[in-house]
Amino acid sequence: MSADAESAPVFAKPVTLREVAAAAGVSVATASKALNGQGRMTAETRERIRNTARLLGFRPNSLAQSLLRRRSFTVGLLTNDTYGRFSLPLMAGVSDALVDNGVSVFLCNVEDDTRLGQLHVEAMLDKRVDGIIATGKRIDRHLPVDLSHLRVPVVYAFTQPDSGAVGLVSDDAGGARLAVEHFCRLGRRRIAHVSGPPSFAVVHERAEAYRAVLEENNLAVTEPLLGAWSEAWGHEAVAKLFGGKGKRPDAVFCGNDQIARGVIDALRERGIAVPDDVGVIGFDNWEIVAEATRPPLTSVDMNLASLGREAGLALLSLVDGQPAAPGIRKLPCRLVVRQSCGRPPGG
Amino acid sequence: MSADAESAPVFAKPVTLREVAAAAGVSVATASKALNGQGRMTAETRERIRNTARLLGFRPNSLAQSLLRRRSFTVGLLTNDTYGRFSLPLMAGVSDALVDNGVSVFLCNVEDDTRLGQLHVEAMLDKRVDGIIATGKRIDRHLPVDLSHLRVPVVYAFTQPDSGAVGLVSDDAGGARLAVEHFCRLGRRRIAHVSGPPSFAVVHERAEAYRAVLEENNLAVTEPLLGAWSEAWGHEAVAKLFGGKGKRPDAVFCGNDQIARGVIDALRERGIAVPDDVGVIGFDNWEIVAEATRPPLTSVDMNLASLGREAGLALLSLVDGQPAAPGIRKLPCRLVVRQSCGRPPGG
DNA sequence: TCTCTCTGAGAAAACCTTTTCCCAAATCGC
DNA sequence: GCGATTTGGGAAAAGGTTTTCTCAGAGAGA
Repeated sequence: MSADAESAPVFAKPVTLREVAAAAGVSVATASKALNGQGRMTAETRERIRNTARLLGFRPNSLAQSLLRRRSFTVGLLTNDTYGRFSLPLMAGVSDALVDNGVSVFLCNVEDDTRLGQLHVEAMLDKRVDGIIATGKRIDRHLPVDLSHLRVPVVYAFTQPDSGAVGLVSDDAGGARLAVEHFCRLGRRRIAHVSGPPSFAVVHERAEAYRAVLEENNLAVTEPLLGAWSEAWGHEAVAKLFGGKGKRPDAVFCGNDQIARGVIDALRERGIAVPDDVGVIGFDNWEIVAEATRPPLTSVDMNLASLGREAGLALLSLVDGQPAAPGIRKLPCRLVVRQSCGRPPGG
Repeated sequence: MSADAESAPVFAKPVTLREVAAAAGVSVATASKALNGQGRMTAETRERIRNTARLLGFRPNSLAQSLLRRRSFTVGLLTNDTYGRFSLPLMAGVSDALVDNGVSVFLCNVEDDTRLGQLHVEAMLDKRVDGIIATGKRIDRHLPVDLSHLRVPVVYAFTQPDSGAVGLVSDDAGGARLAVEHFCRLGRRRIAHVSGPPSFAVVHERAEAYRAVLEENNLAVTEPLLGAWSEAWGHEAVAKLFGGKGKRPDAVFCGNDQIARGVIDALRERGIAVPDDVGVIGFDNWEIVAEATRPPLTSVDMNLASLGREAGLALLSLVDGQPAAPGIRKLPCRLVVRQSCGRPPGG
């Protein structure tokens, strides 16, 4: 009786090079060389071996290859961004850059737990990852685990790098400039800035750029309103900006899309039209929020997928032994224009 | 001159068992047995070897172990949920269940691209993953790649399983019951249902449960309103439900949190109080939306982390050769009560 | 003293592939 | 016809670990 169709599935053993060699009537050495285009043999022999391999469905065992080459074609992505709001687009970029090189990615969420972080890092090292990409949910914080003296190269993307390491982050100041300059071009004159908590470095970076652009355009600078990264704070900020008797803003540049969403909702409740009376621009370009906002939200995109791609490539060249310039490299943002900022005066 | 501090970092070669053995003055066989608690030797010898290993910072090469054991302590997580809304919580559960067994997870996003899917699957198989967990963004669709005849076990979580496979999904009907029954207990009598597109199986499953609960409670059943998974549709649905002259609902059970958010915003614009006039419950418990809603949204949580944990454990036992019952297993949802549904009459 | 049984530890095979070195036969130059 | 080179292909080591055998010596029983 052969295997019963009802029984637990039995998983076929993979075919090895030895079997291919035997089937083709050659040695494993010759078989290996035939498949890798190495060594010397008649075209006929090579072709015969290749056909046999194809017929048998031979696929080389990566484990054996890795053991020999001291290279596993595997990297680890370490993150503490549980919701994946930043790390997932980044991961997509990393994966995109690496998959064509046959490199797979271990994703490890370490929360903010040092023990968990160490556990994951050791597991990755034991599995002989070629390198590690560290990422997080904010640029100005370290992961809860020290990666500075590992046996493998590390690239930091969207998180604080250890000294002397390679770091890739978004150019937040540049992103803020994009937004504020866009308002200026649209003819807005009283541009306010509502952002997140002052404990975030990017808050100050963006605020600085905001001030700079206003001064360059000879516009009045109002003090940025710092609060939380939430819709609720957006509401609150509108109360402060539009509740008094002073001159009201005709544009609000927000520190993230949730604040922007709150701002827009609050403006609507006050009967203030967006974008006709007041233009609004957000940050992060979190599509699910930006597109659900009424009107759809113009927002600064940090190009996280590109950031991930660059991180992947940087790690790859580090793995290949090419020294990369240490230090932080900033990658440009882009402005995604939707309908919340208004059109040019003549448009 | 030794290595310059300024030069590119040179990465230390890991120490091997052979080196430990040499340092301890024993053979590799003895060293291996000492570290694994196998074989027979004096306690003194064992302790000496262990100390040497600790001193040298020896960690066994997983690649070599995997090659020998035919077990890589690695699994692949395949998904087409780019934004990770469903797959990330699931991944967290999977990882949580596996990390303590020393198993790492390859995350592969295949989008809806068959070629990419095959690429990832082949890479995983070449790397000798012990098994694969397939997940997606909806329960009633297959991933763009066929996993039914692989050499490794596959568990399907939150995606359509191939026939004869092990599948884990949320109990959507049960989740819907939780919501509607909660409304009934609160004394709501005219409960409407606004959900997503009819092309989704879960839409019908939940609608069926909704109808059943109403009938069990002798309440009038109004036809569910099916549309899109968006806030905009929530707005629109409110116009239909509250625009006419008929009896108006005193509760709305929504197919997801975005619809619920749209419903609540639209109700506010009409001056209808939530939860006093109308209670609202959402689905998915997407915290970032549910908590930003005013008032915070009561929602059905699909317990995706538990689902992931179960999937991880199921895969592990399959890998260990224990036959798991094929077919779809449904895991219960839970209701997360916030403030949008109101309190019990006496509360 | 002789055999028998433990005890402690090492040799070697196995996992699978790649690569270096080597060898026999064939070809070439003269 | 003889040495030198090329050609086609194989043997073996390497990568790091685990496990099964094997074996020398020590102690025990007779």
